Amino acid sequence: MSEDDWSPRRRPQMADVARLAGVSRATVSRALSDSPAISEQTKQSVREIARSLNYTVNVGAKNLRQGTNRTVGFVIPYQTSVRQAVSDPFFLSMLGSVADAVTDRGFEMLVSRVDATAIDQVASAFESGRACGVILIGQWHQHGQLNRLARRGVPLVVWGGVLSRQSYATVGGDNQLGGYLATRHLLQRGARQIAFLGNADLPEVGLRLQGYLKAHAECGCKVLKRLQVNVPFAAEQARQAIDQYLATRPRLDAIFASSDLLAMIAIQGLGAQGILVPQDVAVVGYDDVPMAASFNPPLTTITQHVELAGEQMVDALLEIVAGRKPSNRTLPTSLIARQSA
Amino acid sequence: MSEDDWSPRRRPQMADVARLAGVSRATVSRALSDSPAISEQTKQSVREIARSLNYTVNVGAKNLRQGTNRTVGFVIPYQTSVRQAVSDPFFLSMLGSVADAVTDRGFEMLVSRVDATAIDQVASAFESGRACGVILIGQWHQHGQLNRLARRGVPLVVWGGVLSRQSYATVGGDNQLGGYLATRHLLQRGARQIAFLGNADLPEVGLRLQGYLKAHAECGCKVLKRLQVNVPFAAEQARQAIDQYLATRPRLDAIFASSDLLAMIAIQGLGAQGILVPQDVAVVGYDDVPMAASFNPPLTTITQHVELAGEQMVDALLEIVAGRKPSNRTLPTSLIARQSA
DNA sequence: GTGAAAGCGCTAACAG
DNA sequence: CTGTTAGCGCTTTCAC
Repeated sequence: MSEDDWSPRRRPQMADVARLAGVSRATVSRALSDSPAISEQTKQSVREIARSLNYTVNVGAKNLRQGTNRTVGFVIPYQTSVRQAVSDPFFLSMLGSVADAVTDRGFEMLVSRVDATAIDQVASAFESGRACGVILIGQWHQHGQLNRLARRGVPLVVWGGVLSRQSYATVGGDNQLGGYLATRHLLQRGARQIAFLGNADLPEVGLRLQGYLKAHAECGCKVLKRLQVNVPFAAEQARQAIDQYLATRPRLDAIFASSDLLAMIAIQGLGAQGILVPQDVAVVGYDDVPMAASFNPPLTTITQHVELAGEQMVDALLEIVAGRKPSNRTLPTSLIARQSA
Repeated sequence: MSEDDWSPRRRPQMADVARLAGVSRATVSRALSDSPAISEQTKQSVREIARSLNYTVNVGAKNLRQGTNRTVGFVIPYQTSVRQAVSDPFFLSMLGSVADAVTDRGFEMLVSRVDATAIDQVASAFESGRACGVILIGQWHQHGQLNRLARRGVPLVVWGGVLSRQSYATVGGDNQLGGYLATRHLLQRGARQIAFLGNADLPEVGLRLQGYLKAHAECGCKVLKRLQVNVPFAAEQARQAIDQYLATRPRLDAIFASSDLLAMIAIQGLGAQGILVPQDVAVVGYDDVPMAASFNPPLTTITQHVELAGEQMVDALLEIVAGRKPSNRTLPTSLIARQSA
């Protein structure tokens, strides 16, 4: 074969297989979908010819004909301002988990990036018929808009906290419990000045903060306003916000960060000031990202059961697609004690 | 609207818009694709009605009719043995980068997970007409198979090292240069016993090892076989292999890890033995993943220019799809000195 | 400027 | 058991 052979070889189609097999297209179709109405012999020969041509049924045409759609949309938010590659590792392990679950169920996954401010675009994968529904990671302050989409008939599953009056399905950990466990762990270790890092406007983070407050209340410990630090999720901005906060040399003996990414950034910032973790300041993260165990020191954190998450989200979505009512699912949440606290 | 309103509202189609607008489907089609043959007035009214119905052209049907396909396949490898969520953050930032590039060019991205041993499946997204071509991250020892796919007519772009006699396009950094820069940096700092961590059977890693050797040769330093450690890419296995190696308390004053993930695992392992980085052992990683800067200590590493990578891979793919010959592209490669070395 | 009609690649009645 | 036929939702000649 010549090295320059880049002829636009037409892809084979069912008619080609039919011709070579000496049968009709209908027979090929049936043979390839293993219909019981076809003789073993015919099936064999059709399959063989299909193989030899590297023929695979055109999924687009099939979907069109059947009116079905075995593709799940997965939306990655971005902020126009930051236009940077997705950086939160938790987010990306979710993507992997959903990809697995989708594959297991014989579906495909269409990934699209959507400007967080143009949230209507989330629906476009569905409305243009490319996906049978959409999975979204994180609520981005947009509860109202998401509700509107769902009401409009877009099958929608969101990873995040359960809010009241939702028309879409939510899958998520028990964020309040997670916040509570993390904080209690720190309190039990004797910490009394525990900083909370995160953006409490996000439903998930807000719930974690509630857990933080609850744990304090339970042990009768005072909560200090100055220790609640508003930190965005995105890596670069987070680093700025945290460095800025630490530069004020706040008095604290522990940190509860609302994501592992934030915890890691904080630990690094503390290290730069010569403050040791966990000796001087104990730190608990959230998510248990793959790298948490490899961090230095290994991160004490709250697990999110990523594997399970993908399955639950996909199942929730397929349920909606099948016409059932969106149902929320809560995943188990627990603390993993490593060395950072 | 009732809370239980989950009627399977039929998605609107062009005929609905046409009826409401009092025109034919052909006119709607032309109006929505902004054909010059349609009067402004008609366009306005058609667009308005489409909006009000949340109507979007069915992309599947459109593709079928036009014989086009604006979807790029992106393949995530996995090993049946490990069936774990993707964990290398570098890999995942590549996904984000490709997603961006694809979106910018008006394409979509279909993500699928494929068993690394069933590499033929890589082609399926293309052969079933769902994608116009496929992007693959990493060569997985499968050079021959990839070549066969490309020869078979599958537009294929692979992130990795350039090998001789390729029928597919490769995009990648200059791995040998990267290995050279990393090693030279360590040698210049006075290190003489530099361990190399990675699986040199992979083309990319092999090239980095060559750079490592070249740097040694250049300064007339001896290369010690015992310092070349075979470590797999996947997080869990890597951790085992590295811990096992460090348990032998090897004499070394520096480590060149062939990925940041490996570097982080190694630093953590060293820390567990009370060995300080960079004081006792200097460490250089590879990739410059988002977290490298937040690690403790911040990682000295080789950049991979992820943003650029996505664009180059997509462009290379679209070139092939357009019928041109696959062309390889090499990205700039440089060392980022932080604190780990 | 707009409509009628054909057909993209496939599947599912309906016949035989 | 297999073939014929119609049509999924759309675009595009070709007419008017």
